[in-house]
Amino acid sequence: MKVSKETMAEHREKILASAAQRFRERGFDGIGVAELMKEVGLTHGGFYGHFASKEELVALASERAMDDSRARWEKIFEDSPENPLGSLMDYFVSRHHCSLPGSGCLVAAVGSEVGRQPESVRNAVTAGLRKTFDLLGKVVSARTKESRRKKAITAYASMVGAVVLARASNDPALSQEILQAIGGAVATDAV
Amino acid sequence: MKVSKETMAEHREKILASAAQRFRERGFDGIGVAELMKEVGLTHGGFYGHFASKEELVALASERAMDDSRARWEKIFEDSPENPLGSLMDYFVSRHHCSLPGSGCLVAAVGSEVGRQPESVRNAVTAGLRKTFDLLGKVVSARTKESRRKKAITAYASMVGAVVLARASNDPALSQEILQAIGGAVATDAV
DNA sequence: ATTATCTATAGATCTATAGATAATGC
DNA sequence: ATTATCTATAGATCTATAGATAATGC
Repeated sequence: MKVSKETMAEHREKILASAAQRFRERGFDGIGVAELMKEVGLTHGGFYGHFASKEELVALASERAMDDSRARWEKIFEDSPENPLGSLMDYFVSRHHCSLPGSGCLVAAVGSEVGRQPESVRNAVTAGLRKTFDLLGKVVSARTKESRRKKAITAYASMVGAVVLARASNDPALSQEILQAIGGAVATDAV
Repeated sequence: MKVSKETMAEHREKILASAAQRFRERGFDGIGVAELMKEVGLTHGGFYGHFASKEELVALASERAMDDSRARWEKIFEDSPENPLGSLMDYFVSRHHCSLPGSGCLVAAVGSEVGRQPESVRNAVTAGLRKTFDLLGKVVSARTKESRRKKAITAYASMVGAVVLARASNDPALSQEILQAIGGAVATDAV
């Protein structure tokens, strides 16, 4: 039943990737260790050879999800250097993003649960927020460094709020109206 | 063990009020029927004489929480007719609100869980969102009805996003920076 | 020999129900 | 007589651990 070091590393990666997706889809308590391990073809007892606890997995999967999101943002910025923030908004504040929480922004997906998580999880998310603000601060347009940072934080908060509201609504027309309102606000530089 | 109709109605109100608070503090799955009933001095078996299921309680408690919040907003608007949106922002995007989720905005507290709830809960929250946008649309300043509605939605999304991010961060300085960024943005009419 | 995984289980939750109890309200 | 509440329990989760198994890697 033992596998090679290489295979074990692959197992660990699969658990992390599956967790990062499922936690965003269902919340941190929405999937258990047993079901996660079953998804990657292992039994739940083996989980504790990879991670000390579910809490550790939640922290590492949150970090992973936020790292992946930022990597995607950087590609969007590279692909449209003439309007990076607008292109990010188009991608972020969209029906497509709203319909696929498992591969989208962790904060939009489980943001309101984070404050109730253990410190290890909040540490990971707080570090991710910092990196997100730093990255966004490089692409927003404003005169001073301070105003760029303020604009980066405001833009991210608006985007996250818009996706949270659009996903909470079960009326597609209202959800669409919310997304378009925030999308329009950034187009006129009013965020 | 039976109580009067009046007392039973009081019990129902206490369960609802306690649920509306605890769900916002701990999430919809953060408190169970047994603990809720214990808090109001009853045993958990009696719960099902008041509500058909926990799902029904979640829907009714969500509606109650949003109704209470809007009532509070209306008082804020009445108290400062010269700058209603600014006064709401001062109240909403604050450390005080962030530290008391149990009596604050339901959407900021459990927003990212709503999309994963049963339709009855999403119906209640969607109706609450509509009423919130209608109320906010009356106090924001803009030329056309359409622009007022857009501004109402954008302002609410920004406020919710700011509180979600500030609560997710476990660094008080970063949380404060987030709140001030959104507060400053509305002061300059940039939200 | 070491160890990654599996099987089985402990102990703590959770929602919901059945039947008993005792106070209200006709 | 009706019924709001209580007691007890069913059945399904959940995290975590102990000990067995079998393949890796010295």
